[in-house]
Amino acid sequence: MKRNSRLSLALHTLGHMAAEPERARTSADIAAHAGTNPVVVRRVLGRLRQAGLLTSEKGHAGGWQLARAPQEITLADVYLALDERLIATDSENDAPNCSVENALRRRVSTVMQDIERNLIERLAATTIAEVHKAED
Amino acid sequence: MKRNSRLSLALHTLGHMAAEPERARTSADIAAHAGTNPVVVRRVLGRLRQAGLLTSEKGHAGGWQLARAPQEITLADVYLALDERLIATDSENDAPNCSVENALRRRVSTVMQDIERNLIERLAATTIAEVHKAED
DNA sequence: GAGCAACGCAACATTTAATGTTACGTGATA
DNA sequence: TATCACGTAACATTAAATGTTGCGTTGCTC
Repeated sequence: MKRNSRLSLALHTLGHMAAEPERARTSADIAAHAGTNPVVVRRVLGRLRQAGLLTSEKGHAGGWQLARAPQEITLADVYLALDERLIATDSENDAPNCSVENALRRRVSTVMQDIERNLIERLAATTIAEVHKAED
Repeated sequence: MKRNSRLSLALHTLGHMAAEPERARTSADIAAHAGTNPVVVRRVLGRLRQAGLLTSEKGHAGGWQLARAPQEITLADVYLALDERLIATDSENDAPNCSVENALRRRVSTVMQDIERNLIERLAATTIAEVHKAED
């Protein structure tokens, strides 16, 4: 599997689930489809469960299912659930004694926060129900 | 030095250069100030030289200097020179046979391209001449 | 309740990209 | 000509993500 693929894996899986919401899927099935490992799938989907997007059941007929209607899960929900950010929050040296460094951080982080907000707004405009449809 | 710090290193260095454009700085000086290694500095600044933002001179009084006035170098110039992008261009499997995957790529990459364009516009609004000033 | 299927999770291994380091060549200048 | 600084290649180190193994827990089915 390729790098930083948690978002890809999550969206891909939810996209398929949106097509057949009633069907429960095991992490082994999902892993086989995505070309990865069941434990990795549980790790990623576990975050979506914590965020209330998925449910998981143990036992014989267990597996993963959407926790609500696919029309009510947006790409932004998934993005936020995985807690990925465009930039690191940069909390190492809160007050570097270099004025250039300070000025740069202020300006750049302002821009990045705006951009991230913009990204989330854009992602919120698409639900996973729209993703499994072939038409654009 | 911390990770993915090429942009930080580049902006920081150019910010200082903007304050004293006439002064040439050696990679050793810059590395000491930034807490990293001279070779790393040359690697990063070498990209800025290729992009026409810096000049470097060998020999006794050699070192690095801005290739043009600091008012004419924007943060976007630096960002683009380093060839960093928000997302990988994802050119592995150009046509995956999974329709969900295809639909996702179309939508997500459209959004990301817009966001990236937006980011570059925002960065282009600030020059490195504005960064070394203490006032906001 | 025995057995099995599935998740939950911890511990460790592997991979990969970035960064750091060493070494040596080249050009410029005192 | 001795020295300083960049240019670059080769290799080492680090850190984050991903992959793997093992085992416990839960719930179903027989």
